[in-house]
Amino acid sequence: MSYHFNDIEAKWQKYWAENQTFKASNTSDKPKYYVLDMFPYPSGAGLHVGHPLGYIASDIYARYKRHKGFNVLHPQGYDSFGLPAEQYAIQTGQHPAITTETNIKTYRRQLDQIGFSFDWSREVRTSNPEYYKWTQWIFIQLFNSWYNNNSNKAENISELIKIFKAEGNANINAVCDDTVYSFSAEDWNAYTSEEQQAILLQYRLTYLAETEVNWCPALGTVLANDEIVNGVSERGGHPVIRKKMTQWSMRISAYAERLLQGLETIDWTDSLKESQRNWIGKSVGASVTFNVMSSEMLKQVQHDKSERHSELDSESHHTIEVFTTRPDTIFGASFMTLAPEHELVSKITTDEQKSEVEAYILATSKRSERDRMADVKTISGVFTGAYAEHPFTKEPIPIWIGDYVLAGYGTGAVMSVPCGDQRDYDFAKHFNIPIPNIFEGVDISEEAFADKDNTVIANSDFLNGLKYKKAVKTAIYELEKLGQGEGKTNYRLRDAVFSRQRYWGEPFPVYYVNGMPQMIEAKHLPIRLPEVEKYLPTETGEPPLGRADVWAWDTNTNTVVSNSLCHSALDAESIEDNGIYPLELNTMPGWAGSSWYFFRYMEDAMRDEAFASETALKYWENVDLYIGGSEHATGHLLYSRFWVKFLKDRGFVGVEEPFKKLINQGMILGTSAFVYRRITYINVVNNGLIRWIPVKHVPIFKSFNENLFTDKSFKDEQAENKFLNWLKFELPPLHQLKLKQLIGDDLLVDSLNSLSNNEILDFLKGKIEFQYVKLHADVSMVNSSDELDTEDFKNWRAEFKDAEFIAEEDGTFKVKREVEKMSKSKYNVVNPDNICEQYGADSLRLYEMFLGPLEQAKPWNTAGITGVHGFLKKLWKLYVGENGLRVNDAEPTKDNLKTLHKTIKKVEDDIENFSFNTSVSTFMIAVNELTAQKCTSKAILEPLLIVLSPYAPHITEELWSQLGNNQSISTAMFPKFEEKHLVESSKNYPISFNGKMRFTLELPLDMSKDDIEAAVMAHDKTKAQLDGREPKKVIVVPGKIVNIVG
RNA sequence: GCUCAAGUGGCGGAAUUGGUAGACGCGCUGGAUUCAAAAUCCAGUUUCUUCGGAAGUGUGGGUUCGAUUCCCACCUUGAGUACCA
Repeated sequence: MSYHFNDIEAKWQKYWAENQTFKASNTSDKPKYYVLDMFPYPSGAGLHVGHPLGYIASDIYARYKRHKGFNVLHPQGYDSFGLPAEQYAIQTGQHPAITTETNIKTYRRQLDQIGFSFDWSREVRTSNPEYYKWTQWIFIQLFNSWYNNNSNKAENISELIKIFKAEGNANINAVCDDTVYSFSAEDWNAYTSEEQQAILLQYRLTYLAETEVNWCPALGTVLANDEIVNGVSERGGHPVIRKKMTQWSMRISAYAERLLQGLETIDWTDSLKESQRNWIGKSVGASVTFNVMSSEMLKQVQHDKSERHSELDSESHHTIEVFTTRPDTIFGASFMTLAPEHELVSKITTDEQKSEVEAYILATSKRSERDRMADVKTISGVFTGAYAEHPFTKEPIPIWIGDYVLAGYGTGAVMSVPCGDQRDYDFAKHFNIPIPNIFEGVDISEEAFADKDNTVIANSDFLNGLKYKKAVKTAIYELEKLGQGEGKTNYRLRDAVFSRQRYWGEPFPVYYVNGMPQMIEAKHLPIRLPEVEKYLPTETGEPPLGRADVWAWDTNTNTVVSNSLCHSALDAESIEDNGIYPLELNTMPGWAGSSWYFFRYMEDAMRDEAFASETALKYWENVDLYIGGSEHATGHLLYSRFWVKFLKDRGFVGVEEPFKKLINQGMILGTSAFVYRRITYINVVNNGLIRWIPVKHVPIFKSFNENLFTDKSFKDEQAENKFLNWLKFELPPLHQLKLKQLIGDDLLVDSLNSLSNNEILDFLKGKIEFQYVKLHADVSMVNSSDELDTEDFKNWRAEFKDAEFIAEEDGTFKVKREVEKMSKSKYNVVNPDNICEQYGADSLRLYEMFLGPLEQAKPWNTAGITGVHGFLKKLWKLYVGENGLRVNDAEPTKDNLKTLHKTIKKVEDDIENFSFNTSVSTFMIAVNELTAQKCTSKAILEPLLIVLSPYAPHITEELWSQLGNNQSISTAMFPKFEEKHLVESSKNYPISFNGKMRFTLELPLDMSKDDIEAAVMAHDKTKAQLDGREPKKVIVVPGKIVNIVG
């Protein structure tokens, strides 16, 4: 009876599904534990071996926790809204829902064959109306909320309206738009409904605003900052431009401080917390207001400094607000710089400087964001001709514009302190602006001095002699006295744009009356995606939903009705308002559905009275362990935290953070195979130009070895002769048409035209050069010794059908191996289906864990799987012999018990520490030892199965049942570790000389220090090592080591 | 540039409080079995060596009886981030 893994695995997967073995209960005496994977986007390509890595780890942990007596929730689902299905729909007309359904089927089959212990009864799909109904509901709650800075939480907007009615907004301390102005209760009550709605939008946690967005013309949509990589779209690499659009935004900035503080309370890796901190980007400093000086003031300064007054001409009075983290260096400010886009630039620029400034603004606006970022070294800027007044010295300081100041950060203006900031320093040097030194005893002749800790301020009036912290405090105090500044904290975190011009996403539950957004009542949700003919934006540039015919809201019947009935579509002037209004055409972004799905899983019966019932939310609280990729560090993981904090504020959930512990699994890399193709060139000088002309002919590939040229071209007489012969015999007679096909260079062909065949060959002699270029070969065509199956390769692509191969001397054709990201385009993906078929799911699971530490990136090499597969066979043989089960009731030996208990201890520790790779080694050692001990004792072999079952659930379940158990092994309790089986009576002491181990010596553990020393000193090998020398010192650590110095 | 992580045999990696470096597996070498192959089993496998030993965890220094582990400087690689005032 051998190990038939295919049968065993199919049998138990069926059993688990039929018996709902892993269905979690929402009522239990056991403590709860919630293990979650980041749910996948079901892409058409299916899974490769890199995808299940995190799922295997979480599954091991979930199964382990069940053995440890926890009520475990381990669900799975699909993030099924997304761009690829939409792109596919645009190309083929296929409805994205159909593509998505097909892909999910494939995913499910692939996941099932790996034997995960998911509770599929709780599956969620973000694109299901029953699910996105609640995404829409959360959106409505955000719309109906504002952020009260006094209570430091989100509150119902109705409270705000009450206050407005009673006392206006004078006492409101809210997170809101910068543009709000103050009004009294009387004002408020006199406003029209539209005016009131417009004001409220400035306070709501989701709001409509004209925002500059990242518009991707190729994708026809707006992208979030984290969807852009190096200035191009993350998907497809298309260029992105800045564009103003009216968009829904999320006031995530209200939560900046809490998102930052909350990091202290959760168990995430430092690097992940660090990226969130960077993303939030808190900086503490001051906001300072500078007065722009009028020409009269300037004249006054020049005439008589002492009699100068700060009487400001109200007509031309402008102020510039800047943010600085170094208010202590304010006396070092020798100029100011505005971003070219700053609104004040046009107002303050003098006539003399106007043309120069305008030219500069035009030039920078033409440069893309990407160019600006790439080109950091070039210093550019223009003087506006205007001056600002220094708040303390009252001296005029010139105002410049420069593109090193970004419009999008802070106020888009800086006070430039060249002695303390390298960018200001470089700018000042470049334009010959003075660089006053305000640091005591610091040389600034070469570069700026930015160190805070060792700073003592000088040449700064009342700040002289003060250290950094004190100076900052004093400067802020003095600024406040002048009314020209205050302490301020700035965050990099921007409000998140929430609209997408796409079809395949959640529709907004929003319609518009007189241009103002209205929420549809929750009881009428979900608002389902309408049918459209095409999935592209409309000709007029509206989102795809603009193509829907039935996409208007009837407030009389509370249903979606035909657009043609819409009040605005009819002759609105002459017809009375009929209560039918246009619906929102944008859809929600990908992160909407994924920001709360972990709560939906908590619901056991998928009730519809709430996004999850109160009892379910109370029971499961939040995710205890979350495993997924680090690519979500600043997107999904930040937005989820934001939504959870919001839901907490409004009393819908009881937790402040969604994910208590988070682990990022590392990427599994592919081992790409490269073949080297020989390119033939004709190297001619024509009209004084050196021309490299690639010749088109049969592809030639060369086996890879160490001596292969790869970087530059080379001459090879033999190969050249071969090529010329080929030219002579394969293609006679040479004439222009043939030459053109072959060479494709008109100039050269023309010059050869008048020559005979032999003359052409003579001409080409000595001008033929070669170069090797590498290209990917599919890894499935390569064996474990890096040999390419050349027949497969020829059949791979039509262009290689007649390819020639230059093999090694032994006839093999080798490829070069390189480790890269696993991807379809690199032809290095390994499909788990094949692995499961050939080695089984248990082997796959063990091998993925065995590869290395979970969080580390590591290359996949299928050849290595034989190791763990051999282990499973060996395990099988330990339990099952030729004539059936060999397990009996034999009394376990001391060695048996020692092996078992050392394994229990190690595996337990490993799982708790997520060190899954080392447990696999431990299992191998245990089986090797028990096999050597010829162990047949059930008392040992039965508990061993439980310890192994989280890793290899199928084989252990089978053997468990063969041992006569009729309950699933997943219900068994983890065996208890007993220290007594590991207690030793003696120790094999390493004997070191000057720290180097030279030999070992077996001594009883209860031996005293002195006796150990005596025993070691008396040993022959000690005498040999010392070679007659007298040791200076002997260190004896009982139970550990002996070290002899001298 | 900044932040973080990491550097150990031919390869993946182990060494969990500073205490026997290279566990476990792959690959490779030799052997057994076989008509042969696969599979399986046994032995060996860091380097050098005068076969006694000696050196050795990116480089250089330090702390220590003792350092892959702690400290300092540097080099390399990977990831993230970027004119953030």
